[in-house]
Amino acid sequence: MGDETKFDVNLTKNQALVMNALKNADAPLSAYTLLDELRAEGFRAPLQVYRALDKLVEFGMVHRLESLNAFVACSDPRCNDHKTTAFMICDTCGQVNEISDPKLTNQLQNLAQNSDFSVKKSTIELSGSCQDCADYKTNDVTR
Amino acid sequence: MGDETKFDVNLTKNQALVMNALKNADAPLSAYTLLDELRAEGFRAPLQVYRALDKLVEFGMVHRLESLNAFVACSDPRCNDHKTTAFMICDTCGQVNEISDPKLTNQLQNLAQNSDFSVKKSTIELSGSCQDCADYKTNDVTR
DNA sequence: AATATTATTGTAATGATATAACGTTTGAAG
DNA sequence: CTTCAAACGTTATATCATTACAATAATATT
Repeated sequence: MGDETKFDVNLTKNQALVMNALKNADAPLSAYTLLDELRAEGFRAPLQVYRALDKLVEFGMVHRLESLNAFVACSDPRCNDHKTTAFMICDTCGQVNEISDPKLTNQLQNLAQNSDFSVKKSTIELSGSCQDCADYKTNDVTR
Repeated sequence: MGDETKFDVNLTKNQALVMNALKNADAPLSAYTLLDELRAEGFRAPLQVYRALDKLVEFGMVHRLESLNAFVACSDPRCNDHKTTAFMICDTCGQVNEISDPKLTNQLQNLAQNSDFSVKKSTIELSGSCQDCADYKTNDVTR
């Protein structure tokens, strides 16, 4: 079984089902996509998904991407240590790269202080193209 | 009339109505709030608002705040010059402070390059408390 | 073990945000 | 004036999220 249960220990059945669906996905999933995927396991209503997601986000195991209205499993085991997380979202393939950078955190903190603003939560989402998708387009593959 | 018409020149009637509503607001407005406010001017359907908003965003005169599903008039006349715009959104009073910082732009650009990612659009939204609202809470006003 | 307490779940209904599809009107270019 | 593209009006529908309430399961207290 390996590390499969490492994070699941304190999760309820519904939370674990949602968490596994997100871990197995290779792009962010919407709540309703999760619902459809989990109907086979007995899910019947959106709220079952939203409640599980609320908890998983609270636990720091899942991130909500505001610009997509979708959710993605946290890829950084020490995510909670970081103040600011940036996401690079490829418009083409949907893959998300999660980055925590102390310099970025500091810079944002400075900007906020200069504006007499106290930050509680930050949303940093860059959309564009990953290298693979850029290469694919450049090569002009037509088949 | 002053500078009132400076931006309105090329706008259609609906675009101008939406633009003025946003300029007169002291916080971001949702599309449906705009619709309700503009019923007096003849608006009947969400699409009238969304179409105007699409154009205004395209023109760089309005920003969409992803974390609020709401829209705000651009406060920086040279907004289009800037690659990255950060928004500080006060949870309490709703006011938004728009900031463009070259250092932040550079930092994000560097992060992206290190990840072989090409940025097309950035979403940077900090939520928290502005100074006024923090002061108000600290003074513990109870009346 | 029995009871109280709290968290989680199931379900239905509804609210909030956004777009598709279609036909009509308007306004600028030839 | 005709042509063409952009903007508009309207209806319907898709998508995202929460409220409200009852039932159940898990945990703690006696």
